[in-house]
Amino acid sequence: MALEHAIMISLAERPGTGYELGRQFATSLGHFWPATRQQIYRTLARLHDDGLVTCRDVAQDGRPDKKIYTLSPAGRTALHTWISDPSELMKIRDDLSVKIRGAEHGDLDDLLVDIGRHRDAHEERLRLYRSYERTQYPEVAGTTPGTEGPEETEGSMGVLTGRRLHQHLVLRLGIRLEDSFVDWCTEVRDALTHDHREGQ
Amino acid sequence: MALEHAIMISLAERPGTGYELGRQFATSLGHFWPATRQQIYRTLARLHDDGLVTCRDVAQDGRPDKKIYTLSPAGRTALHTWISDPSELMKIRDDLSVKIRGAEHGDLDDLLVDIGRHRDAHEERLRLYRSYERTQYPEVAGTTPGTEGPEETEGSMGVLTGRRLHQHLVLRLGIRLEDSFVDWCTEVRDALTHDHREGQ
DNA sequence: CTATACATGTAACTAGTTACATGATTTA
DNA sequence: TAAATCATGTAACTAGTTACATGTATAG
Repeated sequence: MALEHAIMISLAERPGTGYELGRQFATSLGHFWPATRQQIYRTLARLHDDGLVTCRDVAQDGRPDKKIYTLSPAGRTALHTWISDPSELMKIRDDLSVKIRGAEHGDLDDLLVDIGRHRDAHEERLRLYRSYERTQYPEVAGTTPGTEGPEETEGSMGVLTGRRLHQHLVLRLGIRLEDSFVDWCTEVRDALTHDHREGQ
Repeated sequence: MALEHAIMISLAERPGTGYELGRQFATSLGHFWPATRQQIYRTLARLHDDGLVTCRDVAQDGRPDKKIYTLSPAGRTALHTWISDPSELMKIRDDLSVKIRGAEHGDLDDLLVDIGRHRDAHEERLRLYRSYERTQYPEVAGTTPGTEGPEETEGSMGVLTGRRLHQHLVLRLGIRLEDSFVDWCTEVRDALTHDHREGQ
């Protein structure tokens, strides 16, 4: 299970509250492991019970009290072990493909609208990820292997190191997957509209 | 929720038992919406409670009795409605990217082994999907838009229609995503080994 | 004066996973 | 004789979602 480890990674780099983790998740790692605040609070409580994080209560004036969590030595060990252990393959769970598989049992025009919605949303995410790449990793601008051009360009090799390299590599997955999805939506839309016109 | 609808789609095309659905899921739709047999049995029971499927008990000699489920008219309506309604965006949930994000807190050599495992597994899936495409949709052989060559080739347009077109389009997503994932694993491996060598 | 940010939580629910039980038939 | 196929199910558990509750401070 990756949620607890995603939290541990975050806390390993800097202690923080559940609320802060929730905000971070919404932008960075949350794209690859979505989690609500409730899930984070609950998981933090469990990690605390298990002694993998320590917790310090901080009273604030005006604002509600907060709990600052820190990764414990046991947590560091657990994280290390988890990274060495084999992990599960990514599972695809996609409503839209189920729908398309069952297109004959529904309304094609409505389905095409939905496909358009998905395409737009994934295009926007792709734009977002590319903007992250441009602004947060300007030193790799233009050198990343993409869907166009020859396969073996330089990528982030040698330009980035350590944590920033790792963050960038994860972002690269997002870009690749969103790009594929957008292309697929286009393929589906074209094929279905074509089939629709022929079938009149 | 797509599992109940995936089941309904299957039953809309031919009645069957939970066991048969489980077998089908393992090969076709299950790649895009994994489900265990237990989940399928439970969901069938709920669909039956809700009147969306009907059930006929069939005694067999030698083999255990079985329950053949059929989609009811109410089920057909529900399926139609679901296809018209907007659906959720695909959520990525990937252990490996979390691990890579936290690479600095673990052992790089072990991580590289795991990345290799993932790469091999996704490569095998990709080969499987491509073999499905070749054998089950020979009429589109060589015309599908892929990751190489110009974007706008013919694809399955005009060659396939109806259910087979829909099945093929879903397979196309599988091919695109697995292909992206394999490329990404390669990018990650190269970047991390390069960084590793430099950092000695 | 309304909405958002800050900050944590309980409760109820749905979905997904894992383990176990039963028991005949066919295949290696 | 061991394993796989057929066929269904209970039970317990983990993970994820949604709704609600509380209450101040600040920005528009």
